[in-house]
Amino acid sequence: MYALIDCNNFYASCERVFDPSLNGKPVVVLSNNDGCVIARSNEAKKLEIKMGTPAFQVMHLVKSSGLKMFSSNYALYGDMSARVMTLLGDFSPEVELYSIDEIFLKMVGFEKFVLHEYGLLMIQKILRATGIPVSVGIAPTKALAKVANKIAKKFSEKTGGVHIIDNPVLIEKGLKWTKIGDVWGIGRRYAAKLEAIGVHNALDFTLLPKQYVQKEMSIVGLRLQRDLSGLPTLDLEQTKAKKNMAVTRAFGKNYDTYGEVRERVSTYCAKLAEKLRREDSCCSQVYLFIHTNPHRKELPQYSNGVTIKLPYATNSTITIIKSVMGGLEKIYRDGFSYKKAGLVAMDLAPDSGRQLAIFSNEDPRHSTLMSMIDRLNRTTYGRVRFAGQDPIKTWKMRQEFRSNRFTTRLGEIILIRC
DNA sequence: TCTGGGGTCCTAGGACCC
DNA sequence: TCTGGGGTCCTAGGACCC
Repeated sequence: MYALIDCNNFYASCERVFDPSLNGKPVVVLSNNDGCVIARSNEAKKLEIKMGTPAFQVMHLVKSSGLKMFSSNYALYGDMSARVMTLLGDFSPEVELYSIDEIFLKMVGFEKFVLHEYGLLMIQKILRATGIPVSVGIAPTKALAKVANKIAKKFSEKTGGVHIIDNPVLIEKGLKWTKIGDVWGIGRRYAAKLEAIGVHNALDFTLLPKQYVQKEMSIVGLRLQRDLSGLPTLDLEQTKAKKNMAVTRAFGKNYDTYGEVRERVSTYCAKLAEKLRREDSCCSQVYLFIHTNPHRKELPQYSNGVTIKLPYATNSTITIIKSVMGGLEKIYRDGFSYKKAGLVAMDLAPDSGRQLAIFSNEDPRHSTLMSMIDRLNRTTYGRVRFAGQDPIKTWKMRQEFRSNRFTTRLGEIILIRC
């Protein structure tokens, strides 16, 4: 059996832990730059606020419906996630951290356990230790555990937050209940395609001929189909080394000049290099893209990208900025209002096992310099910058509604007044 | 005015090798 | 006149996830 434990409305729940007055009120958390809604409490869902709604479109609900709005606070969410996952890891020897708010547990050798009670115990323990509410789905396969988890959450009054699918009758019931678009692994495109041929729920999908699924959805669809039918196919996955690492951001405003875009891209380079160093990694290629705002249909649109080969595998900000600037010159066009740029580091390799080139290699002084810069920036970010970065602006995100970083900054710890 | 960020996997087709 | 067979690697594009 597999268990999937998922934190309910995770980001919104994190905000509530440190401000219980938010309980019972509609809460939303916004994306970077306070752009759009990326998390909602149940009350916010009831207000029909959809995932991805632009923040300015829900602003009026603050007054009219008591909506509470938060900028995203990843320092808080990341730390809370680590606490929850560590505790849940104690419930099984084999786990897979699936996302910031979900974890799979493999339940082998638990035959003597009453799984429903075991699930309730998880919920109690996590709630008491962290204040985060979670739901538990248990089933013979991962895809079915996902289904079970949705049911546990949807009917929480009845299930107490735990649902177990452990026989063919419950499998069929669960599959029938799951709309095709809600199936794990079926996105918008496939959902539309499947609806068009009369496949409306997960059960319909399991009954499709294998050849059809293989042809239209490749081996991925086939595996999913088996797993949903109750034949264990998808197993826990090992955490593997990352293949890509990205820094992509929309700008706070539109930029019309090369100088402004160049400044942003330099700053993103510095961010990316720093991220590489933090993970003891380096890269030998970087993909750079820039584009205008696709939502502003009345403005001329432009979008382009370029892959830049670095002279050698590196994580030096100096080398990366120098190479990426060459790429930017190639794709930048005058006459457009730019809204977003991004960098993706590719061909990642561990810093220690770096492949040396024959003719040219990194100036050995870079690595010493970089670790010193990182040290200086650790306490006050932006203390040391590169010449291409704006000395004042550097890295300022719009974050009007951010809560305190209660668990990771001593200066922002919660205050209790008597 | 204002619309996110960071990832993964699979497949087909082209270039190239012997 | 007649032009093979088997393989690898890389990339772009399409799908998906949270």
